[in-house]
Amino acid sequence: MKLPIYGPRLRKVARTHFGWPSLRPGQFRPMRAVLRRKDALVVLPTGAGKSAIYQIPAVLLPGPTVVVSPLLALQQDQITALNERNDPKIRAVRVSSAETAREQQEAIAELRAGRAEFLFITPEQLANPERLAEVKSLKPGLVAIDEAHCISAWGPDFRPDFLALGDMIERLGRPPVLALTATASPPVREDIIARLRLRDPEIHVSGLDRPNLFVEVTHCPDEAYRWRRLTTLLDEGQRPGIVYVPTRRAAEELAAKLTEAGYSADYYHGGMAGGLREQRHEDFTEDRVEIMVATSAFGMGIDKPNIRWVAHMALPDSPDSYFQEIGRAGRDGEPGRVLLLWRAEDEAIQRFFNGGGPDPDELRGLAKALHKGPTTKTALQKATGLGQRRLGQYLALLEQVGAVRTDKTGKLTAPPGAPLPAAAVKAAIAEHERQQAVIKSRTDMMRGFAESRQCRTETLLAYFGEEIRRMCGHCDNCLDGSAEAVNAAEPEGPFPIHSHVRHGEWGTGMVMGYEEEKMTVLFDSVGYKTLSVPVVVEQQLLTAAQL
DNA sequence: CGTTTCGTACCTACGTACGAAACGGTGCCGTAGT
Repeated sequence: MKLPIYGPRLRKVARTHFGWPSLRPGQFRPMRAVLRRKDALVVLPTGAGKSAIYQIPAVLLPGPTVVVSPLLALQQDQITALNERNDPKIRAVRVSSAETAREQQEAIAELRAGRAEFLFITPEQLANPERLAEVKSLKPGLVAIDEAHCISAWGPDFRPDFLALGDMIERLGRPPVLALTATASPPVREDIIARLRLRDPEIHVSGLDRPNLFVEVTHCPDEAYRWRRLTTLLDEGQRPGIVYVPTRRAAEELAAKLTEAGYSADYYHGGMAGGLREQRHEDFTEDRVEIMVATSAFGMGIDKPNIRWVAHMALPDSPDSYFQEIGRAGRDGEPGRVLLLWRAEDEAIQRFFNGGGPDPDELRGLAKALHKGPTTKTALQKATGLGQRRLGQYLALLEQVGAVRTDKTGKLTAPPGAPLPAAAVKAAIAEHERQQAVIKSRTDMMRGFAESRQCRTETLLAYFGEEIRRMCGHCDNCLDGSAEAVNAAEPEGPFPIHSHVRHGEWGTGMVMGYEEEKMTVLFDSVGYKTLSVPVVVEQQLLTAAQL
């Protein structure tokens, strides 16, 4: 069999249709996977040309490309960029709540006639069976899932339709799937693969170390100290930058305080009116505002190359979020600073956000209602009196334990062989507890990162399952020598990094790294755990495990 | 879970002390009402 040579064809498409003179190393291999119609998961920093990985092969593959993307604003930017080329081969259209019924029909017609290649859509749209049938009839040749970490981050309790994407893709006729994200730690990768039901995917991870970023962490005993450290950073005069705060109110108050102190600052959060959000975003990208104080809402879609620093005024919920947020600094390759100002109290709000457990009675009511035959979410909401959000969360849990399924018509029903309500409730609560354990382990790792005296990059990359050969030299601990001291004192661990181990209570896991007398293991059932190496050795807590 | 805010008790009728209660992120979508 003669293997096709893709390189020249890909480069030609890049040049003629997109006007890109060359391709970057991290882009080429995943593109090849897509052309061979293999599923792939690509973890590549924003700004490294992630979109090109689906856009270029899309031109070469038959059929339109469905791009599932979480935010309408993000979709709009990408559509604008594609349509600026004025090339029918790469024309993009969208179907969303922002289009009228007539515009939606026109978009579908363009795709059907081959006058457009890309359909941008949200999971919520695809959750509508009629919409899904319509998209299926277009015979898409590729499905790209942009910002795929949202499946893991938002699916379980915020936007449950993300969890059904695997199912939806199968109903679309199961074209090859390409999942793209800038950050995904090993458990998040596994979650993406499982939820999307990727088939033997190629996994491409690159560019996690960001040598131009100086990483610094400071413990703050009180708010006054935190403020002083922030203004010290600001007084160094680098512009522009982002300050992340945990709440909307903090965003507004800090922006006001900074303005009063004479800085050019404004705020951004999800509670603002749509138009104002757009305005603020633009003010920042066009350098009319130098300092943006924001909640995590200010994130995806910010592709500004010259952000010089990112400061955190609280511990983020996980290293995943932290990495994503600091990654916005220094995209142009010029030096950037990232500063985490943390207090132990910061963890409280994360615990609150992680929310309470499911109510067994409510769950049981829902499980019972599902046994009464196929129904819709709206009907279930009426029958059980549950809010939309809580209902979605419960359904996701019940789905996870096989107590509910979406049938061909898009209705929800207990599948044949589904557990009875009592058993389903028990299993769902257990599943929720497992998820909570993983979430908590991430918060613990974030705290561990903040407290660590080891090289920051080494610690972060270990979390993401990567090793660096030597200390990074661009973090506070490397600079003041504490990383070196820790490194020299570091004992050889009893199990190799990345090897599989088994724990009596927690089951199987993977060794992520060693730090001083402690080791970090990522367990399948409980997430990240830090263990004392002497105790592990003495009490034989771990054994080597085969996969 | 911790912080902030509010109300009440106390009784140097102003201000403090204390306890209860409220608040806290991320965004699709469709529909009601101007």
